[in-house]
Amino acid sequence: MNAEGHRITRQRTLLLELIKEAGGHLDADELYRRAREKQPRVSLSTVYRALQLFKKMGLVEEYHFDESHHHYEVRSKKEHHHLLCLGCGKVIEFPSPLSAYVRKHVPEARDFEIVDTELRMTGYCATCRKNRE
Amino acid sequence: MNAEGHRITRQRTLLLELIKEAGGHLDADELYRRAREKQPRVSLSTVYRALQLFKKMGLVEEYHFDESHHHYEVRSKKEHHHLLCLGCGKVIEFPSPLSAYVRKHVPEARDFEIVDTELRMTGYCATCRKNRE
DNA sequence: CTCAGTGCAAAAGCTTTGCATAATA
DNA sequence: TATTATGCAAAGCTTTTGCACTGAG
Repeated sequence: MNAEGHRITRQRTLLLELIKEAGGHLDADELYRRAREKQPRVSLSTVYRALQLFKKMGLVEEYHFDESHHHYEVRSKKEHHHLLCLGCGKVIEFPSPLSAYVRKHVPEARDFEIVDTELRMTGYCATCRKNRE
Repeated sequence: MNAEGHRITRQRTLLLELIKEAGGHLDADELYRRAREKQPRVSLSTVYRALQLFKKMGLVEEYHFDESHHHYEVRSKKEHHHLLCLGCGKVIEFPSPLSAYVRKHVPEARDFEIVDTELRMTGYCATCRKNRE
């Protein structure tokens, strides 16, 4: 038993493993595709339900990078943010104590109890910049 | 003629006016509702098509605050970011030269040509914090 | 044995698209 | 008048839900 009566199932074990192994950023559909390579009968609903559960349990974090998909990654202890390349879609993570910086420098944030901080920068990575020239 | 053969229509004029007047953040549906108060026959498609056009023309900016809707606001000249209250849904904007800060302090960002920077912090505003006690 | 989890199919949101009609330039 | 834009309805995508069956504890 995981906690509040949550059961450990073949599907959940596999999904969490795949998310961890991917390291980077997965959307539900990609996770579904990878899961079916190992367990051909898993359903998309199970993937979505598992992701919601993991999110609620604090095991993964959800991001809204582009307009249509959510992306998920294993929750890490240290604060980090994202660079998103418009050319190749690559996501680069970088650590930065931004929430502390904002808390210190932004008066509007003083009265706020901050739960989550997410910085996303979009642009072109070195490789894509070269290719565009 | 607006630019590349884009026509100025009653609908587009109204929509842009409403977005500017709202000042804050609108989603397509809210904009649609407001537009219909003035022009009862506008359609949702027109709203979506106009928003895409405005975005392409650089008149408005699109944000992905929550999981399901996009939000739009007039593009402003100065860099600003958002605090999003989980209690009441209020969006607070604040100016901050974060992209400069990141460019200076984050080595991963050095090789990146940054097009856009968006910081979103979620939490609870002063009012909601009081109400929760 | 019991209740939570799964698979399947159907539904639900938000957004986009096809097409004939209306309106701008 | 020549196109672009609109309205309507239908389709598209991602995500959610209902339900009977399966399986973990």
